[in-house]
Amino acid sequence: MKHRTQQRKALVECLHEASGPLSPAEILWFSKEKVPSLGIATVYRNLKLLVQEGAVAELHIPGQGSYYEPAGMNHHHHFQCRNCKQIFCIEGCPQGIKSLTPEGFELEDHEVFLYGRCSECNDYGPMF
Amino acid sequence: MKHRTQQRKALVECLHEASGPLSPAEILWFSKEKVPSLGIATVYRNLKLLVQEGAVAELHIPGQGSYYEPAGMNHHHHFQCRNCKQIFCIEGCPQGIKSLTPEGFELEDHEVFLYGRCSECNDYGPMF
DNA sequence: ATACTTGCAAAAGTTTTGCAGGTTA
DNA sequence: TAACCTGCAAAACTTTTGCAAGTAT
Repeated sequence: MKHRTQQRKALVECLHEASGPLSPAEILWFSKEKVPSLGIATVYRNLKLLVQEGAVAELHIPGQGSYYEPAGMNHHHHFQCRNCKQIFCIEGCPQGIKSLTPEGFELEDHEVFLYGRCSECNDYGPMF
Repeated sequence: MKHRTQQRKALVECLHEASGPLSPAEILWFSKEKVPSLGIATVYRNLKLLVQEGAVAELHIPGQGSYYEPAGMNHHHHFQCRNCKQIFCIEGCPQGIKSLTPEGFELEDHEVFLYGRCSECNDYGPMF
């Protein structure tokens, strides 16, 4: 049987408190506030475990490795600001994805990723 | 001024001959047939350079790092078979992507990635 | 007490960099 | 010749693993 360790609880809390998906390094950083002894290996081990259990969803940010968010959110996609690099969850889903699937292929899943500028960075212009 | 080295030419040829996007390791493997002395560092350096120049497009395969394909292809997306792991280019683009963009955000670009089973793997069932 | 977990350090995998020597224009 | 490139080996990262010690049930 699985144990409810402080480390595991801290990771899950962090993901729930975050405003968007987090990288393993970010998760370590934030979780250390709750469990200062936490090591990166434990972060990776628990993320893998939580993803297998279905408690956490893994998200692949193009060019930046894996990010994680709590599972069970409504189906959604992501937007990354090219200026501040922040990742936002966006509602909805484009139409006609199924019809892109080639003849004889079977569609199981999809990911959509948008890039651009968030409203803050639009307001204030480039920071560099 | 940039030099037209055999190594650089070999990389570009490989990408054009390939049936889909290639990883750096695959590019090394295929390019070595043309320039046996080729090293992986040169592959990475040239890919970066070619992407900057706009001659090659970088593609982020979720969970598998960067892949590369010749630039200048029509706008398209990709489908990966979960059984044989092969990546296919697919035509077309879902509608309504622009309307997903949140208020005040500016959309510059997007990637769509489909997962499922290709027709070959559908025909013959799982290989394991 | 037992099974499960952790942190550390080492290992493995991937991408980048420094440099002496080689190539292109 | 001058500018640019290459291959090698070392360095920098990221992710995984082995293990002795610690924690949850």
